[in-house]
Amino acid sequence: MPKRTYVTTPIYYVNSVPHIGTTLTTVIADICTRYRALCGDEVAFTTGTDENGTKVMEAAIQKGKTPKEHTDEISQAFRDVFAAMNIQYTDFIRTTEDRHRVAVHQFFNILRDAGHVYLGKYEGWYDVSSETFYKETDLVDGKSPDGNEVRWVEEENWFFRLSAFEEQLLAKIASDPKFLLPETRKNEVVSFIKQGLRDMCITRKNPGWGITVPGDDSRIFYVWFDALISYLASTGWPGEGWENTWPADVHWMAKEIYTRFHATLWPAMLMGAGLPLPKSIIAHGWFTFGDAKMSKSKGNIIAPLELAEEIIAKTGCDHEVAIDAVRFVLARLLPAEGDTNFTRAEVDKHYNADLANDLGNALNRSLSMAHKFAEGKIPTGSVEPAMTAAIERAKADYASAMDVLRVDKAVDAACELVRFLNKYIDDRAPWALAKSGDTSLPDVLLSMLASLRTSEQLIRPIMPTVADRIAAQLNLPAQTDFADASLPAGTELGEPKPIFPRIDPKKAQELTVMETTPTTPPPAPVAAESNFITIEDFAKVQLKVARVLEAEPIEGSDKLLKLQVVIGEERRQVVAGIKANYAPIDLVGRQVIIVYNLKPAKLRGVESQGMLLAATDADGGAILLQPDREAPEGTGVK
RNA sequence: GGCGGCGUAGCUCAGUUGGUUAGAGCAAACGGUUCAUACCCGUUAGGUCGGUGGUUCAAGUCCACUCGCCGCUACCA
Repeated sequence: MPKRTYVTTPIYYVNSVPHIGTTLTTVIADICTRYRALCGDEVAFTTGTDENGTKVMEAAIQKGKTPKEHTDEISQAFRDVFAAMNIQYTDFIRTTEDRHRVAVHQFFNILRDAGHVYLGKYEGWYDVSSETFYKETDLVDGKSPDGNEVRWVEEENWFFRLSAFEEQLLAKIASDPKFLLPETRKNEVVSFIKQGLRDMCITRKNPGWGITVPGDDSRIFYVWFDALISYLASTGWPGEGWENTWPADVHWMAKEIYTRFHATLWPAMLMGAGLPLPKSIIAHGWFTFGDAKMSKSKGNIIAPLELAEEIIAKTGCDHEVAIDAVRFVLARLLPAEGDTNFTRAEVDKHYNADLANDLGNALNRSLSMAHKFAEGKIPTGSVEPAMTAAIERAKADYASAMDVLRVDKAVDAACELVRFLNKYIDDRAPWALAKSGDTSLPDVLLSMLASLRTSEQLIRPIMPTVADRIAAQLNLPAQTDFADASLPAGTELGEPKPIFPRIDPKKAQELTVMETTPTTPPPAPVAAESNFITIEDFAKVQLKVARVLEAEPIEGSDKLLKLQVVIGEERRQVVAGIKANYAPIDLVGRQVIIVYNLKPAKLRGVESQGMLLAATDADGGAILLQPDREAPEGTGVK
């Protein structure tokens, strides 16, 4: 049995439901898999959910559920979205499954027997919520860089000798240009490794939810250590038959989990275990929204299924087509190198231009002409050389793009052929040929149909349903591989029927208004109920009106200003991170709202005795709150 | 601070190893066409290719410096 082509997405962490980013990664991986299947490969495509770790347990408790109930629920939400997006994974692995635990244990045992792990003492600051250790110097104001609480821990833990693999990793990266993609990420990894790798602490004290270390229930594995092994566990390793699937051909992911984990830790783990390395590890960038990064806290997350609903509302297309359109836009806008701005306007633009005007219309007008000028049958004749050349070029461009995992470029190549077809039609003007009785008419019509048949092939991995619709309108069987693109003469063609109705500008307008107004808040947080505070809780916060007397920058700080404020009779010093948005001179004399009873803290060595209230703009900048009219300093605020 | 990248037409971006008039898509204007989902096709952009200075017969394309932005990574206050 030939080895299967094996594609993976990361297993997704179950702390929230899937958004456009997870959908992007998964759709892209799905497209790659479908492409390889059409090339004739046996394929395996694994996605799944990462369900271990303290955070998961805490989230479950907060919801009043068991971790099992909680993870079942969220994991199902991922499967639902993936099903809706027509993702054809062949395996969905959950890190709470037995097969995964077995693989993790076996992997650890191999590393231990080979001497690649050792028991050592860990001292440091530990951020429970991200399960990460920090050095003293990493801390910001006594908290983790992300602003989470940390606590000092001294634990005996297992360490993986990551430091021992520097040279092997660099050698592998240097010798195999397709191993780490894209190039810019590879460079980052190389410089990361060259700075020196530290051994990685791969266990934690057992908080009650995770995979325990073999023979030692007091510790569980660090989530990343176990999560990576899921790629292997999915193949059946260490049982029978895993060699049919492993090594993976492509690990797809977003950039934030690339350098430290997939491009460094994971290959080193495999080297340590004596297992083959994946062929390609590739990261894409992020979608940004306007100028802001898409994030839950900004409430600007676009949910893929909502996007499909919006397309339906704007166009009246049916559900499957809308899903395919979303897949198409995701692929077309794939942030291959950097980040890509992802807006509804961008989505609409590509829907109308590429799908409705170009592809949809080309199919429609071609079929219509075949009915008018060739009795609705595939004519007998031969494809004209110009069209043959265009088809061959499109196929070649498409294949070479897919081979280096540039799905966006492959989409370009497919669009290019459609544009050529439209131009060709105008050039050859079949309606004129029909009028004059020109004998080349059948060849021209056949060329048009051949082009569409190729388009059907090329878009199939991206828009499987649409490809089927095209085949149906041509009244030909859907293509099952890239070799088959036959056009049997005499075949009765189907009736032309628009697949992509154009976006109705009026409807789009109405929906766009929604976009600018504060959009729907992010999907109800998992623990919505328990996020409420009581009026008594709120009363604990004392807010007061203050006036700025002096303001000056703090030396060596990009963000901080030191302010002297007066609150009634009292004068206080407050440090505020508003330097980017406010010049000291503009602040003097201004009234502000401060949190009066906040515990003083030192920022950059400067004592801050309160906090200014400010909103955050799209760029993360500060927008100070100010009383609507002057109020005596010291006035309470509620 | 170190490493890397980016800055090209209104917008999104292409531009091979330096070589005739710097390209595509979208938007806009004008024209054409009628098979088609008011679609499609063609023409139109006078862009000092961030800035300055070099190398060269020749630079968007190499070098230096510089401004702005970003990524990774480190670290100081």
